[in-house]
Order: sequence, then C-alpha cells, then structure tokens
Amino acid sequence: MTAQQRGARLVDIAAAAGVHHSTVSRVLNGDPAQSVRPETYERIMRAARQVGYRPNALARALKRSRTGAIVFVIPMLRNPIWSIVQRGALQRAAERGYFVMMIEEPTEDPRPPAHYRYLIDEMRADGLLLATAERMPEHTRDELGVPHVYVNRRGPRPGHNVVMDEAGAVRMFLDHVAGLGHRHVALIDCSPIWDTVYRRTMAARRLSTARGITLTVRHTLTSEEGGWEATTKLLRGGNVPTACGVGNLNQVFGVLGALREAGVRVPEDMSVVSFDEDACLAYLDVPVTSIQMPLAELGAAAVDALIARIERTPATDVLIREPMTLVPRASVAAAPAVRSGH
Amino acid sequence: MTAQQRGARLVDIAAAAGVHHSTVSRVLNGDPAQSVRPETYERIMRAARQVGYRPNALARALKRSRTGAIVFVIPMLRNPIWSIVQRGALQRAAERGYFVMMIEEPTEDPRPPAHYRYLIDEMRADGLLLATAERMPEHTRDELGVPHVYVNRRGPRPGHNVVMDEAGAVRMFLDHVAGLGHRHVALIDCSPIWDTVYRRTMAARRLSTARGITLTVRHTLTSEEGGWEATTKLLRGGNVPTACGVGNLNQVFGVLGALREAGVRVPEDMSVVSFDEDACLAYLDVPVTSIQMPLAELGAAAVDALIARIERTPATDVLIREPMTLVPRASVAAAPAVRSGH
DNA sequence: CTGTTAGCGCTTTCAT
DNA sequence: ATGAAAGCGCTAACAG
Repeated sequence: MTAQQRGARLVDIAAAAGVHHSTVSRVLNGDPAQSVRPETYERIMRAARQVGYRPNALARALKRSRTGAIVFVIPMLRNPIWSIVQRGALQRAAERGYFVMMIEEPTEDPRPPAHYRYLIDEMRADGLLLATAERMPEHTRDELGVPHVYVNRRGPRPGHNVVMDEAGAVRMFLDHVAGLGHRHVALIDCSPIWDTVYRRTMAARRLSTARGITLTVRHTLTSEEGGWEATTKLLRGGNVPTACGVGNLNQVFGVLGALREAGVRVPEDMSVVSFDEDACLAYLDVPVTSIQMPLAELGAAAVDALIARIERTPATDVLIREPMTLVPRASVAAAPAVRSGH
Repeated sequence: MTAQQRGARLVDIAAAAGVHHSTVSRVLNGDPAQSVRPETYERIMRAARQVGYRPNALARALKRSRTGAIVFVIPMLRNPIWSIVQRGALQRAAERGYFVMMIEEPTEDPRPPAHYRYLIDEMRADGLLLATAERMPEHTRDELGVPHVYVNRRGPRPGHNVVMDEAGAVRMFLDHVAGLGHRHVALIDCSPIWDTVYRRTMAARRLSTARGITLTVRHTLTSEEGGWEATTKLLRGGNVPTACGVGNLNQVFGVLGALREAGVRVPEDMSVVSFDEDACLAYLDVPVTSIQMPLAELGAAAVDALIARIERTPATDVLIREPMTLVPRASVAAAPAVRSGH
C-alpha cells in the first residue's frame, strides 16, 4: 500500500502542528523541565501519532553520544543453551530501554574480545556482552577500553564477569552419584580453554578429593564425535568409572553411542548426567538426567551489569546461583559394586 | 591499559596531518574522482593508522542515508538449522560490505512482519531479513514499505521470497521409501501455519497421489512432545503406515520415543526420515536417515536478494535447490509387506 | 590538489 | 510557553 518512503522527521510534524521542531522534541521526550500549553501538546501528539513518527535513532544517538544499543557476541554453536540466555538478556534489555543486537562468532574463526571494540568505536552500540572469549591467558590484562561484560566466562580483570555457579552444578552431580555409592567418577567435557569447563574441572577435582572419590577427567571436542572418542578411550583403560558427567549436550549423544557400542548398559553399568538440560533428553532410549542451570537469569544479570558499566556505576563480578536443579531421569542408578554388595 | 575514551574523529586526524578534514574523508574513502599528493596521502594514512581511526558509523549513515546494516529476524527456536542459515548470511553480508544484526523473536509472542518496520524507520538498518513470519493470510497484501526479504517463508507478495526446494526434499523422501516398497507413508510435521510445512504438505499430497502411495499427514507441536503425541495417535489408528517423514529435529526425538514405547521397531516395522539434518542423528540408538538442505546457501541468497532490494535492483523470488542430499543411515529399510513377500 | 560550505535529523542551552 | 541557534561527526558539492 504505502510506497517505500523516508519516515517523517521532527520538522515535518512540527510543520503539521504549526510549532518549532525543538518544541516537538521537548514534548515527545517528555522533558519535565518545561511546560507546554495543553492544546499545543495535543496538536503535537496528534500530528506525531497520525504519521506514526519514529525518531531517527542515528541522529538522536549522534547528538546524545549514546546509541541505546548493546551487542551480544555469542559463539555460533548448535548448543541450544544460548537461545535461553538470549531470551533472558533480550527481555531485561527491553525493560531497561535498550536494544540488543546479536553477533555470532564463527566457531572456526574465533577472535579476541578486543576485536569487537570496533562496534563501540564506530558507535554502533554502547557496550559489549561477550560470551565468546576463550579463557584468557593471565598476562592479557589490558583494559578493553570500552564498556563490556563477559557472560558465562571470566575475562582477565575482575568486575566485568557474570557467570553461573559451575562448582555448584558439579557438587550437585557428585553428591547425587556419591549418594548412590559411586566411588569412581568421570567428567567428560570440552577443552578447558572454555572458562566454564575450566571451572567445572577445578571444582570436580577439589570436591572429588574431599569426598574420597576417584576422578577421571577427559577433555575432548565439543561435538558428538568428541563424546564418542573420549568415552571409547575411557572404556579402554582399566578401572572404568561407574558414573560420568558430560559437559555438553552434543557430547552426550556421542557418549551414549559409545557406551551402547561397547555394550556398557546405562544406567546399570554406567550412570550418565548431562550438564546441559534439553527437552530431547527426556525422549532418548534411556532418558538422561541433567543439571538445569539458571540460563535466563544469567542473560538478564549480564544486561544489568553491562548497563551499570555503560552508566559508569560501580560494578562487581556476579555469580548466578539460582534456580539450579537436578532433573532426575533414568540414566542414573546405584553403583554396580554397591548393588552386588546388597 | 587505554582508558575508556571517545575514538578519534576525522578532525583529529586532520589536525594531526595538517589538512582539512574533508581531505581526510576523501582519502580514507578512496574517492576516485580526486587526486591527492602522495606525500599528503601518506601523512593522512599514517595519522589515521596511528590512532586506529574508525569512522563514526552513525554520522556517516546519517549523512549518506544508508546504514550499511541489515537485520535478520529469526524465530527463537532450539532447532540448530538457523545457526547454519545465519552462517551463510553472515559470510555473504561481510563480503558485500554489510553488517548483520540478529533479532530473535520469542516463540511465545510472535509479531507480524510489519512490526519490524520500526528498525528501518528508526534508521537502525537498511533492510529486513524475515525468517519469522507465519504463513500470511492471502488478504494481507499490504506492502511492508521498507526493503525486506522473507527467508525460508513466502510473504504475501512475489519478488520478496527466498526459499528452499521443500517439494524436492519431499520427493527425495518419497522416492527413497517407495523404492523400498513402502505404500503407506506418514508425514509428521509442525503446523501448516509455517510456510515450509505448508509446502511440504502440499508436495507430499501431490507426489503421493502420483505414485499411488497412501499418505497420512499429522500436524503437531514443534517439540519432542508434539512428535510423541502425533506418533501415538498415528499408531492407535488402523492401517498404520510403514514409513514416516518428520519435519523437525525436536519432533524426531518424540517420534522415536513413542515408537519405542509402543514396541514398534525402527526400521523393521517403521522407517523414519528426518527433514532436519543434525550430527546427533548419527549417534542415536538407531541412527536416523535425513535430508540435508542447502541452509547456508539459503542464507547467502537471502542477503543477495535483500541487497538487491535495498539498491532497488529488480528482484524476483528465489528457489534454492542445491546442494540437497539424502543422508542414509539405519532408520530406513524395506517395507514389512515386501519383506514377508520375499 | 585541497579548503569551504552546507546539511543529514536530532537535542539542548539560551533567549524571549 | 515557545523559538532560535549551535553542533554531534561525517560526506559531497563546489570553489579556488
């Protein structure tokens, strides 16, 4: 119906209302310092509504030196957890009057966080939500120089990090299987260059020791193939664990496949727990127990932290603990040794 | 290291090079109409490089009336296909000098395509890639009024649509199972409100009839639960099909779960084919055959089509046919009747 | 070959 | 209670 056309400008609706465009600006922005004659106010509002006026975000941002936009850089993974983190971030940002743009970083071509500075330098956004960074070497202590927050990862400096309680998740897992008599447990996870994996691994070591549990850790590819390969190797060794936690949903498929192929029954011979929750786990051959993490809360908290930085409010690291639950399904049972000991 | 600071402006580097900022602009933009003294050129380039000059995209866009950005609106689904479409789009956009922002539309709160006009009206982007629209009622023939292209869906008007060859995928599926003797086939898919589903369904009806195949279509929720429920109902009816195509990866899990629960063996009693390919399918209890669609090509073609519209080049609907392959796995076998007839 | 000028659409201080 | 004017950082005629 309507042809392709430039939207109405402030001056257009000023002309329609018979006032100066600065007056329109004040009225539309609800400037509290000024008062307007009610009838002028009405004329302006009517004119604006009639043409469906939308302020030019560019011009406004140029003038104000604030874009009102934030960029969320996420790794381009098949893993569905990010879509939940995004949901939380999107919703909170909308509540706080910000606009979120998603940038996906190709997994094959990861870039250092500093790469994304250009978005701020070019004034496309006010701040960066970084979910993509691999774990930083300790010596990379340079300031990024632009407002940013690491999401689900810790960057090189404190005060910029919003993460979940991975240690708590590991504890939930270990307590669950230890309570069922498992004394030898494996953790199959991605590379520890991912900060979440690093933290899970550290926690697993510490907590296993405290509980007198023997722990075997395998780092492998973030894929079905990775899970398969790690599991196959694990089974080839002597002294095979009786329970294993798996860091990533894609790996879970590989782990289950390898166990099946090797004739290791789940859960009779091996209990399996996923650190990613997904609905599909409930429908597998043997439904898989998982730990459900506070993903939406992570996204929302990250937005809050970033806005704090943009507005130069003092900020500290944030640890999201809740809600975190173990979703019990059929892939966990008592340890074989305990059983036969009955 | 560097403190948070405003980036250098054109005037700053003009000052550093001792020239007027318009000269800097010309040089940095490689204006071919003008010539510059090599030494001036060098001085300018050096100054710009030294401060890592980044043009303010806002100011530039405001002046040029072009932002160089496009928005990709995608449904917020767990389905990993979108990440491949995105990859194709991102790469092509980068090649063509555009910047892509992703907006995810909450599945619970779908909005009409016209909703996203505001992004163009506010001049946040030059065009819209719409992957989210449900199938439009025929009477919604309004022009959107801004450059846009529907991706993997057809909008109400021709010339704006980039889709894949769903009919070809259905034909591949039907030919595959018909060749193995299946005469009664089911299609379990999402709601036909989605244009891809609508086209698959239409094609399935037409092609089944042409081949003398009995077709049963079930539309259900886009989820594991949907697949489960549709399959359960399907099995309750008399005259159960011997092969089924499943529209969506999440549904596949539900379908397999329901078949297992009902004691229907795959592939002996029921052959299963997924219309979404994903690595996890290869690792399931019974590895699932799938049709691999040209997703990255879809994303790239959509970007090309949108840029054509932004630049007001004549454009037509695009149908992406290739590469499309059937990935054979273990979930398809000869029809039971044919077997026993051996 | 390079500088001057105007202006993209908006906000904001200062007048009136 | 409203208008005038300046300016955000950049590009693109047009001068010279």
